[in-house]
Amino acid sequence: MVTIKDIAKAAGVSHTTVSRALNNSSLIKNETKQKIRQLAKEMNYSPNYSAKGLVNQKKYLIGLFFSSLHKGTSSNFLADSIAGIHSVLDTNYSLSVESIDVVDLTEINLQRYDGLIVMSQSDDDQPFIDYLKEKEFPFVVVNRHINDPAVINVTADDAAGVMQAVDYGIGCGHTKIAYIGGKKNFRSTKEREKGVLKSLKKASIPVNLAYFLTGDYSLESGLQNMEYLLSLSDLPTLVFCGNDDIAIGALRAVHLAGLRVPQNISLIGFDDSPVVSYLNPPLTTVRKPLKEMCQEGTKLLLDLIEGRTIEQSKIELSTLLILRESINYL
Amino acid sequence: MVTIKDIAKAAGVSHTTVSRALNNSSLIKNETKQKIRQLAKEMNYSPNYSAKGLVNQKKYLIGLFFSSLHKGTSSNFLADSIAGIHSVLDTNYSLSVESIDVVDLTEINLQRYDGLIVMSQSDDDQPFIDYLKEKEFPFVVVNRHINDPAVINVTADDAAGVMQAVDYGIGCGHTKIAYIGGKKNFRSTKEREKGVLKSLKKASIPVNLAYFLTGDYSLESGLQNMEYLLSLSDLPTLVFCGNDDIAIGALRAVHLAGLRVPQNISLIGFDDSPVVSYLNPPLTTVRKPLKEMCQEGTKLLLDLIEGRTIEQSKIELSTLLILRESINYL
DNA sequence: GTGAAAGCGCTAACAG
DNA sequence: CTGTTAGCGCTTTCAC
Repeated sequence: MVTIKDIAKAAGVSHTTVSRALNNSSLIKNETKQKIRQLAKEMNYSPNYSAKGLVNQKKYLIGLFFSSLHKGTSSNFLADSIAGIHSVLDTNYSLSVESIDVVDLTEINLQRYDGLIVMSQSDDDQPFIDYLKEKEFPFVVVNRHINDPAVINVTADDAAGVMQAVDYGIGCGHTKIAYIGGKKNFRSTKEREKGVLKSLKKASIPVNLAYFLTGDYSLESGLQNMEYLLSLSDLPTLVFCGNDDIAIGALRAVHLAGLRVPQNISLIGFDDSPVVSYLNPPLTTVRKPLKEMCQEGTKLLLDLIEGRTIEQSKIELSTLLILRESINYL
Repeated sequence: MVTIKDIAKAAGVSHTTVSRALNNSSLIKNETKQKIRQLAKEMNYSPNYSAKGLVNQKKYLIGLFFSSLHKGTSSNFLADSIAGIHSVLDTNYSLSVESIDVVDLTEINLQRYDGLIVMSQSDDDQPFIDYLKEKEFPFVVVNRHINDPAVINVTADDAAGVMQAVDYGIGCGHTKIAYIGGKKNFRSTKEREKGVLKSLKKASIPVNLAYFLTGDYSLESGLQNMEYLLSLSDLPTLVFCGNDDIAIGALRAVHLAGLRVPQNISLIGFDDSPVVSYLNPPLTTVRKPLKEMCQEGTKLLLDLIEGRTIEQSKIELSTLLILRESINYL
């Protein structure tokens, strides 16, 4: 492997000069810099990050920690997050992907990372977040709302997005509106439920608690909860699903019951995963700007790591209602 | 940060002894080891991987390089791969996820990794693979078949899986069989097409070239190609789709045409992504053991990195036909 | 502007 | 069995 010493020898300067030239130090003559840079390129030099890291106290590694990577997370969530982060991460950093569900927090090698992006989907992640905070480790939390003002947090306005969607449904004449939520302890479940409730209240529609169900964001839970709803004597006409997977499961249940969407029952999803525009019928859903959220989160983390001042520690991005064909006009 | 020197001081030994104890050297008395390990735990020691890496010439970082991460890859492909790799990766290593589509190969910092897992989906990745080989960099290629015997390669027997599926279709009485492939230059496209062809030949069914289409593994390409097939005067009765996304798009096209699966036309997918068992109808598909493939690949890479002898450089895992409800019995 | 020397935390001869 | 010493590749005082 070619090191700065090799370059130094070739250039007839000291390795210190090479280091400075490569790091664009103002101490070095421009001419010298050019020569050394040129040489480094020719010799195919690439820095040893272990050595750099050892002296700079840096790891050049960012960790992306995911709630329950191995279960319950819709997979394009992951892909979108990674794509978003990479799009703003400078080349000095690598991105390491891990799952949060670790039994013993002290097992986690924080040492390996300069900072963490926590993609949080559940209150279960709170101990992890508390741990990071206690250790004063640089991190940002993306997706889930964290009340603590000290925690840098990028979220989407789920409740507003849901409200907008349900408002639209109500505008189409729906009043018997059901909600199939995600996991009980996922913050997003409550957020989205709140959105439905607010919308109902605004339109002075009485809430029917039998219509408010809790699933676990899985396809199967959508199927089962919808089967339950369909077993009711008084059917809802519109079902807001906590995420697209639930909606897909619900759609399946409707078909199994010999009914049709939206003719017999209307459906709204959440996330806008790629597949739902190809469903039969294409699903009306709320798009969450996950990629953008990760980009903002990464920028903030980089600011934090590199000691820049953070002007704004809470960012909330807007969702977007995507109208397709799963809502009936009554 | 607590270092081995701190532990040494606390234990009243030299830092060398601490290093050896922590690395379980046989040179150290068991009693001493115990004491030092205990102390390290109490003091919350965790090694500095930059320092370790600097002296050991290791990076403690494995790279997962993906074909076109930002386009065209079904997203649970990524999630399954990461889960598979983590399940066998020992805790000393982090996993960094990157995309292969880099313009200039020399831009890639191979230096940062001990080895690479290349999740290859396209012949376009070949230059990258050639580059790694030329650099004698440790890597394994997962998913795509590489003829070079020197390249460690874990694949699935796509052609056999497809054959099994098409054989089943033929057994149900189908003879007018179409194929919608993936991207033209993706090896898997050819592999799967070969499977269809072989199956047809075995049953002495003449091939109708008008039925052999090429898409790009996207939902949209499934929709469009199926629309084309449906415009034919002589419709196929069974369509084998190169992956599940194509099948989902095709299913949409069938519905749009006012037809039904499987009553009017039968469909087979490939991948067994989570969503397809909740489609209407649930999709018959070929499951590719992606997670297992990644596990095997990771094990081999670790063997390579740690200098163990590789007894078998080519591993091919079997696919599994998942029968659901998208094939009609004629 | 540039170089010599020290040191980051760790491992590996070498000595005892 | 344990300690002393040197050195991995790099950055950073401190001199010149």
